[in-house]
Amino acid sequence: MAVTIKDVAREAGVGLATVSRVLNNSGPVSPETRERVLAAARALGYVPNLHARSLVSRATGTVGLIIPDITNPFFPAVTRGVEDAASQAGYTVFLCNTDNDPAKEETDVRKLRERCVDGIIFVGSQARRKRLERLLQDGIPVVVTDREVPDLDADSVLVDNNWGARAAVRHLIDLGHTRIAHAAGHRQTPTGQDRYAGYCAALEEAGLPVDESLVFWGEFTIESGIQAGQVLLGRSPRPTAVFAGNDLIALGVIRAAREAGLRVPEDLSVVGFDDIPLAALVSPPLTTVRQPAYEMGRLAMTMLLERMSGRVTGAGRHHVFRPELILRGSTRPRSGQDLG
Amino acid sequence: MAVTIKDVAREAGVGLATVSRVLNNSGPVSPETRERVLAAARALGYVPNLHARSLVSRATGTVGLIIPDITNPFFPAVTRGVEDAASQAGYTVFLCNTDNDPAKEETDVRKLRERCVDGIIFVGSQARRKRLERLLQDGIPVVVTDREVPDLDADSVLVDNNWGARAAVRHLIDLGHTRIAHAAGHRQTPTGQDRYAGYCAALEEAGLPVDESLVFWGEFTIESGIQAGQVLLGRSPRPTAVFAGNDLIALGVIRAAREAGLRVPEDLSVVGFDDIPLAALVSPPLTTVRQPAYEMGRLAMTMLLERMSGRVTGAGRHHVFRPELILRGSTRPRSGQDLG
DNA sequence: TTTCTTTGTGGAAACGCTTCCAGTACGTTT
DNA sequence: AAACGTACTGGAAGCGTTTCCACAAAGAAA
Repeated sequence: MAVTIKDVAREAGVGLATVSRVLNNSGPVSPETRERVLAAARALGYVPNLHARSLVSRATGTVGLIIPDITNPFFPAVTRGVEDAASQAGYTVFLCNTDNDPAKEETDVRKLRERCVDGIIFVGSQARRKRLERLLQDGIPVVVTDREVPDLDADSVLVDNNWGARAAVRHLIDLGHTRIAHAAGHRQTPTGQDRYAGYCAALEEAGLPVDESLVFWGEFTIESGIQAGQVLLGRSPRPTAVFAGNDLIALGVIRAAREAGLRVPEDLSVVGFDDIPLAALVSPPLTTVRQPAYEMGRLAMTMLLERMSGRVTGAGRHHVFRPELILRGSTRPRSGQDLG
Repeated sequence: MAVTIKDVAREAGVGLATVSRVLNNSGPVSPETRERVLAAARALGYVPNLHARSLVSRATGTVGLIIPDITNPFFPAVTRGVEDAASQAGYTVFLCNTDNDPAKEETDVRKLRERCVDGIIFVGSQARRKRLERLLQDGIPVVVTDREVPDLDADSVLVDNNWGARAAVRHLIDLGHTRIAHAAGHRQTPTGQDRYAGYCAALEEAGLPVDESLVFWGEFTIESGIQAGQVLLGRSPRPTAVFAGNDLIALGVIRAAREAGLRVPEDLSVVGFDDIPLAALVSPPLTTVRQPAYEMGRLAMTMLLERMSGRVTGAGRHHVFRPELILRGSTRPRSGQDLG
């Protein structure tokens, strides 16, 4: 069937070991033998079988990327960052979508193990600590990205969500808003929790009360944002600003506001989180907190490469990116008529 | 290091073959032996090594997905469709981004071969016919998706770009527009070419001339759309409508129009292509031609599964989706003042 | 009782590769 | 002249599986 090293050896009239030496530049080979082997390999269209190789070398040139959903506009950039760094180093990446489903996370990790990945980049919702710990124990490095996994001694690439949320809410406060709602994301995720905590912190720092009726927990989706908008804008007195758990939620809130006859930003200021590519393109362009998605992916893969190469050992290293508040058109100072 | 079948055999006090039989449900095993083996496997945390297995079974449960760029909002949905179908069937997918670079396409195909994928879904720019033909010859099925590869006898999942473009332009003509520009995509891609052809066909059917000065060839990106807008809106007499090669280009054109002081759709109607998730969310919401991205990915993977299972053999099967014109707010009838 | 199935089991070969080990044929040193 | 590297080469073991084959035990048929 497929062309093997044996075929090449026969074609070139040499032994198996010699072919291997030529192909891997290991050990000495005379120039003319080398040329003969190379010619034979070319003529036969030989492609090495990495599975066979990995069986002896214990490395597959393969990593796994586990994310909730590639369809969420935050993740393509992360994925691209991972893939670029991986590809450059000769690695290939398995993509897994979990939809934040712990069971799917479980089976994905297992599938990746069976396929002998050299490492895993994990963006998970719930804490799958047990499974990941097993990986680490077995010498398969893991880099946790975007979402913390508590009590796991793995490398991590995170964003200071608390800081970002605080900056966003502080911005709204600076604009004169006092009734600021929070259209939060998933309650079970560290991401959702940290942003909520930052929201509370900013309010408290400004001496404003935290009104739980102005907090809506949902998902990180547009649909959830619409729902949040409907609920939150129904509160009385109506909030004049909303801090959304991410950009999709913000877009949903804006849509709900429109349907309720409210203008953004005239009647309602909205801040998002992520700075997805199209945040700048919607109307009004979204004021938001930028996460360096591409860089996060790239760094995560870089850290993973360092672990896999064995250059880095020991306790988990943690990199925390500082997000950046991007001012655009969806926020403005509170107008007088909103009072009361 | 890792737990192998041999460890399980020793732990359970049976032979290797018996363990294999239990794990694969092949051949007869007594109930109590089976239980003993299962218990041993569980106790040791045994995970099978698919590489070793594939060496003898010649199947890896692995496929490759080659796309231009996951960061282009059309592809996440395709990818998700592929992944869902794959994952459901127990497969895992390698993701490769090529940036439409033939050299990268080449090395990606090679990498996937080395990793012994059971099949490949290919979305490529240029025709990499040779390489793909080799794959097919060697019994590795390929499904070409979204973009045709001429003269290749592989399964394909396509969209009738010509029809979609014609529908879009016909819509503009029905609205009374006569000077209709085309902000085209990549000239080397079948996609770009087919949409251009559809644009021409619609004009000709309506008895309108095709004015090459109203056609701008670029890339499928926002930046290219901005550039196209700047050029096309500088023509005199100014076009009153633009058919864009895809949604990103359309967004770029709209942005350029705004910067030139034009309102959309009052002064300029714009139609896109793809119906990316946020097309409905920008302002004005984009009139566009919808491609069923998710379904395309899913179908491509389904067809690939059929080939890999050997259930389907013979000549390439081709599925062509009929796109759908989605009317939204970026188009409207030509107003009087635009005349002349 | 003997022979034949059937059921359960283990050994060993094979998958494609790397790597260790043992060679051969040289030219260099003593 | 003998002894010793040194450059090159091939055989064979082993990586973790599956699968073919042989074999033992036991019940069914002769």
